[in-house]
Amino acid sequence: MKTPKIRRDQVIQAALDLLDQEGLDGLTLRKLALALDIQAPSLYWHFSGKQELIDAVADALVMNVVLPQSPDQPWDSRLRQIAAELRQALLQHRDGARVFAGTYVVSDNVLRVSEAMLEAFALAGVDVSCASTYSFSVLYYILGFVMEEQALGPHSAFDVTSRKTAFEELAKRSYPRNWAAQESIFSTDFDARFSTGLELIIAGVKQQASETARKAAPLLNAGKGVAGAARRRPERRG
Amino acid sequence: MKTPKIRRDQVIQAALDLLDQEGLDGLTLRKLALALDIQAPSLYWHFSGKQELIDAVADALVMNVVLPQSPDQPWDSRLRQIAAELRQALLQHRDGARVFAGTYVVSDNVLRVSEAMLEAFALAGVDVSCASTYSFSVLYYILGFVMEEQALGPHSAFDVTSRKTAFEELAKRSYPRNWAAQESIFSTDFDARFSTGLELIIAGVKQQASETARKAAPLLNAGKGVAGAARRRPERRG
DNA sequence: ACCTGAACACCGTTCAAGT
DNA sequence: ACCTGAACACCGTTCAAGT
Repeated sequence: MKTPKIRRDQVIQAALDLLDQEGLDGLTLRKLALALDIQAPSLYWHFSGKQELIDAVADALVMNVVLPQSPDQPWDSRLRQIAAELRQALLQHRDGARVFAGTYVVSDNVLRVSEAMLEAFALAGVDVSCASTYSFSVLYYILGFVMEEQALGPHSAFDVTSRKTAFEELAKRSYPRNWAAQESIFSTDFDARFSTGLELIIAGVKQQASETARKAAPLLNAGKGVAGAARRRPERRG
Repeated sequence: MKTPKIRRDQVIQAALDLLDQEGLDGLTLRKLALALDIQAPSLYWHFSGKQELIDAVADALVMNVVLPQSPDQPWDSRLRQIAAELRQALLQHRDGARVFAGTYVVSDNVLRVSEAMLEAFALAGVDVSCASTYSFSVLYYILGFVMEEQALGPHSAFDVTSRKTAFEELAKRSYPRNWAAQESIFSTDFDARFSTGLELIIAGVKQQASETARKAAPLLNAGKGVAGAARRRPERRG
């Protein structure tokens, strides 16, 4: 045929629409084909299978993240912005985090986000090896957080109320600290919670970076009574 | 009938076996029934549906985690142990992390782990509100990490090699920091990587806790020239 | 109380065939 | 080059019926 009925990007857009309407479990090749006014097997011309389609959708989710490369902000400010953008991008579509978490896409969009994170960590003074691990940590945090945020959201797959009562019964009886933390655990102020967890990571980077720097230049500080060294307990590992 | 053919825990055990053999995608009610020598609909007598079955499997995964309550170890040592136990438990069965991440079970086994984490953070001096957020952060990290560890493991669902070459092409051309970090990104020394990320969180807790303590007792430190305060840049938020 | 048989309403995927 | 029609081999779930 001279004029193809659909193009690849049209399929992806339709998939995003369908995702918003039906959720990930409702994102079906048959329904997708129906929305595009074609037959299900036709999709195999554009994608090798459902997984490749999902991968493309996941890639599309982070299409607009970190587009204008951060200016000369400090590294922690950069990281906060990247994290916020990534979270917002995942929140933009129903089950966004679940979609992204299930894929390990290697694409421009994904690597651009990764690159921005690595850059931020480099500015913080952490070496490449740690930086990559830290990037994954941040990514895991965001994905886990938004997955829960969306699981408890308007399209929740399970009965939140019944789960809460189950928690109350168990916690009240046997788990005092869970009981005491109940309010924070079921807090729906996701912005605040997201920030708290992210600041934890940022604080960790700050300390790890300063420790690394101290070890890298021992002659500068040796015997000078470095600030904070006195009240630091001896480390015990393993 | 007087003698039931199967009990609930036998179903769960069979499900774990099937999970190891076939993975999460192969964990099917029909196959499970076949392994138990019953018909698929019979499972609905013991479970309300597949999700409840998966929830029970997820619960079983962490059955033996944090059983002997930690002795008088310092909080960071406790956290390291909990994290290591949790990771090992998830690694014990194929797709363990994926199974657990998909569920939000409220059970004794899950709350016991949560309780141990909250306890560790309390010992570190963080308040309950932060402690719950931190617990989730740690959990997200572990789940994300092990999911990737298992995704790249012996039963990998995708072709790792082809993904690596795709990464190389992209990174070499346009993403220098990813290119430089390639070795660490594809490192299979998961023990070391897991530790690095966990220490990041622990370092964060240490700093956040010390900052909170400082703010909680400002009269003690006011005007005394607190160590490190001089070279700390003014904070800028939001 | 516990299990079966048959059926329903779906899936993803393959493949020869159309245009 | 792009799409269809028909079919295959599965799914989770329901439900009346058996014992």
